[in-house]
Amino acid sequence: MKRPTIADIARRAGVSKVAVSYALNGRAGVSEATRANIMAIAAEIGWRPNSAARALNGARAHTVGLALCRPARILGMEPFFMELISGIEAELSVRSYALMLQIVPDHDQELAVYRRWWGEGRVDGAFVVDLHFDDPRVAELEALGMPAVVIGHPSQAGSLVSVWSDDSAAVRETIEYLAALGHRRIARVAGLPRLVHTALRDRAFTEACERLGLTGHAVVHTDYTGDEGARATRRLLSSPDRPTAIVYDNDISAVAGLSVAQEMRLDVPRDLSIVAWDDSPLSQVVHPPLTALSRDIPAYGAHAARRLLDLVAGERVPSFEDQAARLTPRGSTAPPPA
Amino acid sequence: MKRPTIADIARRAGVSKVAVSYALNGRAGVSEATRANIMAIAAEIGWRPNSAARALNGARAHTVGLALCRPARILGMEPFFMELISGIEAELSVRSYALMLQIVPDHDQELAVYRRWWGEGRVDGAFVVDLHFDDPRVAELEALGMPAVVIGHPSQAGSLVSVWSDDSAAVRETIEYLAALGHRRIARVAGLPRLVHTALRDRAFTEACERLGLTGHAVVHTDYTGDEGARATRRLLSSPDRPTAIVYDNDISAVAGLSVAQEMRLDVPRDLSIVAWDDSPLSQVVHPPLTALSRDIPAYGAHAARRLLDLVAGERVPSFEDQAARLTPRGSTAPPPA
DNA sequence: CCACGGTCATTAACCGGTTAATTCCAGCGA
DNA sequence: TCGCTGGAATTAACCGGTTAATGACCGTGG
Repeated sequence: MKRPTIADIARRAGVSKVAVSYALNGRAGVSEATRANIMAIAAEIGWRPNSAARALNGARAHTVGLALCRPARILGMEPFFMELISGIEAELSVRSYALMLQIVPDHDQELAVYRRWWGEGRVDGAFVVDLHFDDPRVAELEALGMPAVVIGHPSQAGSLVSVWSDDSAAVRETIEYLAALGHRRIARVAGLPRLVHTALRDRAFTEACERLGLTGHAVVHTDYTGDEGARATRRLLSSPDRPTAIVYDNDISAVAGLSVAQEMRLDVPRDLSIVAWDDSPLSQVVHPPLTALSRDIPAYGAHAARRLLDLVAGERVPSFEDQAARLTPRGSTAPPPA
Repeated sequence: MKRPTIADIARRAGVSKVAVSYALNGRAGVSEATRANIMAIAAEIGWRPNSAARALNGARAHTVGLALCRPARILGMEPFFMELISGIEAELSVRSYALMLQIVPDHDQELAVYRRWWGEGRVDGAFVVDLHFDDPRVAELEALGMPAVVIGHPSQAGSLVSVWSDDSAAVRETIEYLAALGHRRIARVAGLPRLVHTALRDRAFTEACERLGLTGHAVVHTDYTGDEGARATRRLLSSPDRPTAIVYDNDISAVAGLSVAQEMRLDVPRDLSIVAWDDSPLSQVVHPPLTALSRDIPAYGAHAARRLLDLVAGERVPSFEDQAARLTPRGSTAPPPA
């Protein structure tokens, strides 16, 4: 009941282990007749290469890692990561690479996991997500020498390769659209302030508002949950000069905001316009369907995976800028009330 | 820049490789002084055991696998899997196990992945989800001899260990609650009909309705997407004797159904009651918040992980019945219109 | 003083592959 | 007939650890 090894094949074929190794790897050094015979026996007894034995000879582990540092409850709600992972998978699977996944409580643990994976030879490289400012992970990973691809803005990625998209452009497009509709007071319900992409969006938002001469723009930070999105919305809508449009950093808080508006007897989009970041089935399913900033997240993940595999293969890989999110107008945006 | 090995440590400590191995594994055969010295050197040069070399000696891979066979777009919307995975992770991480994840297009590929992982010694065991009737995976996995835990009903799990919860009880509780409110015409918008749990819920639904003498119960199957959930709802609500309550198999279709009802100028819960399966932030965020069948999905995953690790450790493991989903009434259910 | 038992450490062999170096032998031309 | 070439196969060594078997050294009790 033991797994068959090349020694078993060698015995049955009446040749040496080495001949079997050459034959199975398509290398020169065996006659075609012997090769065919060996292949037939291998197939018959269901031989598989032992990946541990191969890895011992310096071969790649054929696995890359992803450590996610977010509470489980938030991960469950965010379609983003699941879509990202499925995109990564799609690219990995064509090259027969596997994905090692671990959810960690904090960045120290995350680094420990990367160090362990790399030190033990379990992965050939890894992804880094949710970059924040002065992120200690960047320097540590550079020191480790492990191939790594940052999924996020290159400005904080140090010498690591990054795959990113221009959020600022998407923010500008959104604000210009809302301004063109006639909105003057626009608010932004943002995500975690320490994340780089949140700060970049914040700045782009403020700059766009000021450039267009919009008064009273406000930014409220949340932790991406529906609860905090709802609270932020309630606060914004309770102020005397409440905004006529709110831009949310993810879909769950946008939906929560929509709910709050309706609970406060405001009609969307007549009294309040709503824009969600990251389109998802959820945005389209509520009533009215949400105007959203949509992007192809699985493709984003696939791009990152491709870069990482190239990096593992020893190629020089430049950072890659993916398409910016595109504004997809739906029923939740309209001119402000007169 | 190479990784340090025990040979390096042995050289620096002036002892043999074996002494180092014994020392680092806390085994007898070395003096405390030598052991301390070896440990210090190991820590200093940052030694990590090469997992491939250990695996070669019959040690465990310290990794378990999960192959998911669902389209990426559906996975992205379903909080279920992400929560399940985070629960699995929580249990794995305390025993320093990693999770190997792969998304596959069909069950043949899924089996191929399991066979490869097992044959190559990459995993010590695996989870099986989304069981369907006469599932070929069960027999194949039994034949493989790989430790496996089915996350789903034991009736179709063959000799494999299963972790499951009694969906029938939850269905009965729901129908009895709706009947007590006065509903006579209840419909069910179900998931994929070939999945075991869908069929079990279908049967429990039909039986409960008949036992309570409810007329005109209907079941419509969908693929869990919001689109199909909306279409099914539209169809149900357009029929002459339309239902006064609809029970959905997941939250995304329930939200879609809610949207359709509102678009058809029906008030929820006055004109129509809605119940969602699997509570999520989404259910609570819409307006009105949805009455839902909630369960602790991360705990469910953790239970499965614990069983799998016990199985890997060679213990005899019985199947485990987790808590059934509990009905959590919210604003989307009320007595039917008079 | 010798046999015995217990530490502490060593050598040898192994896990399942890969790779370099070597041997064997047939075929060929000079 | 000799020497050379090249294909086909072999042996030996190695990757980084583990385990079994063996040996050296110490103190102790008869």
